[in-house]
Amino acid sequence: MSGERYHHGSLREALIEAALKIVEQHGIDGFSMREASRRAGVSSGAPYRHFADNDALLRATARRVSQLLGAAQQEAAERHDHPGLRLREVGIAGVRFAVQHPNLFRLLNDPRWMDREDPETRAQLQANEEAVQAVLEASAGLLGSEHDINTVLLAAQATVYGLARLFLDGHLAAVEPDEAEAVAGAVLDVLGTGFLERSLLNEG
Amino acid sequence: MSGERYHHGSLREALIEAALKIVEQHGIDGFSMREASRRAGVSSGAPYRHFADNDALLRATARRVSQLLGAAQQEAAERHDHPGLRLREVGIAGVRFAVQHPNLFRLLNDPRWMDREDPETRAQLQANEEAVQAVLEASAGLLGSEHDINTVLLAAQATVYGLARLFLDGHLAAVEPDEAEAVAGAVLDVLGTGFLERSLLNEG
DNA sequence: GCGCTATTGTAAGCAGTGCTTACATTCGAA
DNA sequence: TTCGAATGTAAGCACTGCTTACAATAGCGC
Repeated sequence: MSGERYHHGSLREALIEAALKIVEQHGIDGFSMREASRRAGVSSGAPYRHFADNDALLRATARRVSQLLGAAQQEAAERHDHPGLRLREVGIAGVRFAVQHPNLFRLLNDPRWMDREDPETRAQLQANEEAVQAVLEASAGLLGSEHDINTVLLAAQATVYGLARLFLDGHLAAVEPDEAEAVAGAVLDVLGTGFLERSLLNEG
Repeated sequence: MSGERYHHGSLREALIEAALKIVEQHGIDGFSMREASRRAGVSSGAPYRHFADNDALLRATARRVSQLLGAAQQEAAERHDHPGLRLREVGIAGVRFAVQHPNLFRLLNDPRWMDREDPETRAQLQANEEAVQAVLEASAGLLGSEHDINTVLLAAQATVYGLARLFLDGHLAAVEPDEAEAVAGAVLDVLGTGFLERSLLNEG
């Protein structure tokens, strides 16, 4: 390869790739524009032709991560036909991604870099949401009627997301990473049936 | 006041106070040792007599935040006698703290600065855990028997923590901050009774 | 009160960072 | 082929964390 040519050819893409690797390996704070430049074999001023600033590159990188997670969850959903199992599997896939790529997961879920105002990002998020909504409607027959459906969805989202973050934030030192998926399943089952004594529920 | 004297007198404490304010106002990334020095009215090298490095000061600050949250949750628990309501109130207090002090909450829950190896920190965390465990045992009569009690506790923890982080990470743009507590209550109620249709539960 | 020492502060300096500006090179369309 | 737009370089400013050499002070034994 003629690494000596003046124009890189696809610097923008190379920078995103570099950022992805730097963040995955050394965390978000380990990232620097100069290091990304170095890995792309380019001067420290060059990236600013493609990204307004440091944060712009990280935002583009976060969007890339969003695509990766979306694909993983899509694949997980397609492993089952039963709507209930689909929801469960999508949740578990989220936890799995978080445990396998903690730093990318952090990047993805930090509002600092996941710019929800950006139209492209919004479109992708909305597509994800609609997919979940569709599965939820398909499983309407399974749902109890005592709670608002949006509250139920939020509870499920909070539980999965909370479990993922509990792992990443070191709150679950006792649980091994490879147990994460099994734990996620068990926790989601609690959410399904509730934790209160059944006989108490039909009174008052 | 004689702000001109050579020795500050309580620089260590002043630095933690300064860090607390800086982080609360400008986020963790907005913090710098030099800025903390400036606020304490001291040269940029002085802090290193009290803290080995940047991270050491942030760790001390995180420990301070942990005390604040612990006190808030203690107070919340004491507002009720009924064990079930106590647990619910402690969870809601956590969400409230997260919404009111997002940056402090982030500091507190970032493993980078919340050093769980530190003996003092461990002691405090263990005390918290034991308090929760006691309340949980007091409410044993309320709990159903189909799930392991630790899994139930984890589910509750994940749900509350997940909800807090969903707020902080901008996933719940539709929900106003002052609705947070009500939402937290509703979500916890879902966890209590489960979201599945009741008639499905007693079959196979 | 006196003098000595450990403590706690200052000042200066190095390397790394984000970002800007002025300039150089190359690409591609007219 | 020419010439402007796109894309790169180099140098420099202000900021950061942290270290080192030095200065001032507080508090101790006497």
